[in-house]
Amino acid sequence: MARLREFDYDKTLLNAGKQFWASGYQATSIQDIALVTGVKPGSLYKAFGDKKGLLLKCVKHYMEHTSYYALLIENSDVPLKKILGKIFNLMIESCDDTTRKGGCLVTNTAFEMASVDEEIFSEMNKHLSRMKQALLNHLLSAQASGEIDKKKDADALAAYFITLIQGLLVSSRVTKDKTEMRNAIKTGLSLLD
Amino acid sequence: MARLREFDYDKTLLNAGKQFWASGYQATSIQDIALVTGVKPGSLYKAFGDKKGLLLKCVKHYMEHTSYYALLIENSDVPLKKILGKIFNLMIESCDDTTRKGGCLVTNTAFEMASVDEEIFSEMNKHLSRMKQALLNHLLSAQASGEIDKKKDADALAAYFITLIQGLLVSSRVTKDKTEMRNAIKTGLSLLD
DNA sequence: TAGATTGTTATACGTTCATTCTACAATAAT
DNA sequence: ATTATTGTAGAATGAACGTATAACAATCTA
Repeated sequence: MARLREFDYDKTLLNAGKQFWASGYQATSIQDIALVTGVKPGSLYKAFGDKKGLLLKCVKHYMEHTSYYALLIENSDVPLKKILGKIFNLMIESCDDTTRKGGCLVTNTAFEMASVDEEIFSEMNKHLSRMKQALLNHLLSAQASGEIDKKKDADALAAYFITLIQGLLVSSRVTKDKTEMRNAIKTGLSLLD
Repeated sequence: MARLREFDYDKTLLNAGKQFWASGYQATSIQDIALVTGVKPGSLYKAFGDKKGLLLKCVKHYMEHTSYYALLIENSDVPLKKILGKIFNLMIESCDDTTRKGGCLVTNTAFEMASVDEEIFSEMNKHLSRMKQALLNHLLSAQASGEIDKKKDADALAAYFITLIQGLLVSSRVTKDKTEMRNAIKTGLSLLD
C-alpha cells in the first residue's frame, strides 16, 4: 500500500451529489465538481471512475443518507401520517435550500436522463422502486395497526402518494410556491381521513 | 421580396419540439433537429435564431396546439370531471408515444433548466402560470354551475390538481406504469366526490 | 431581363467538455 | 533507506457542439 487519500471520500460524494442535484447531470461538468469539492479532475477519475460512475456513487450515497427513502427506513415504526407530514414539511423547507434547488436527486436524474442514457435511467428506476416499496410497507403497517382503514386499497394509495410526492418534487424545483404546496398537501392528505 | 421558404414552418416547429420533448433541451443538438426536420442548421438559424430561440418558438407552438392548456381553453364549456378525465386518459396514452417520451414539453423543460438557464426557466414559468390559471377558471365555473361543492377552496383544489398532474407527468416519463397511474388517478379524483 | 433579396448548403471557427497523460509527492512494506 | 504503489496536479488531447460565414440558388420587383 501507499500514499493516503487527502480528500474525504464521503464528503466529496455529498458535495458532488449536491452539484448534480442542483444543475442536473448534463449541465454539471467535472470541472464544476472539482471546484465544488476541491478535488482535482485527475483525482476524481482515479477515485470514482468516469462521470457516470461518479453520479451513480453519489446517488447511492444519497439514498443511504439524505433521501426520503432513508427517512422512511429509519422511521419504520413511526405512524404513517407523522412520517408523511415530516416528508412534506421537509419538501416545503427544501424550497429555500440554495445548494440543491428542489426536487430529489434520484427523481431529478431519472426525469432528466429518461431518454438520454439508458444505464443511468434504469439505475434510477431501481432506486425509485425501493422508495415505492418502502412507502407501501408503511401503508400496510398503518393498516395493520388500525391507523388506516383496512378496506382501502393499499396499492392504490401508495401509487397515489408517490404521484403526489413526485408532483411536489416538481413544484419544489419549478415554482417554489410554498402556499400552493401547502394547499396541495392539505388537500391531498384529506384523503386519509 | 425573394425566394420562398422550402420547408413547412409549423411542421418544423412541431417536429423540433418533439425532439426537445423526447431528449430534453441540452441533449438535443441542432444537428439532431436538422436530421429530424430535414432542415439544415443554416436554415434553422436563419428562420428561428439560435437554439434557445428555436426552443422558445417550439414551446409557443406547443402551447397553442398540443398542450393540455390548449385542451383546457378549447373545452372551457365542458364539465370539469369530463375534462380532467380526458387529460388523464391522454396522459396514460402518452406512455406509448415513442416520439415524445412522456411528460409535457413545458414542465420537462422548466424542470430541466431550472438552474441552468434563467431565461428559459422564467419563460416556462409564464406558461405554467397560464396553465394553472386555466385550471382554476374551470374549477370556478364548475362551482358556479353546481358541479362541485361551492364551499370547497378552489385555490387549494387547483393547487392539488396541478400537483397531481405534475406527478403523473413524472410517472408518464419515468415509470410508464399504466396500472399505477390509473390507481393514482382513481384515488386522486375520488376527492371530488 | 436585371438586380435585389432571401433561402439553402457546406464549411469553418472557437469553445467547452470528458478523459488521459505525465511528472511529482507521499506513504507502506521490506 | 529503498522500492513499490498510490494519490495529486496540471497540462494536453480529441471530440462534439453552437454559431458564423460565404458561395450558390431561387424568386420577386421593376
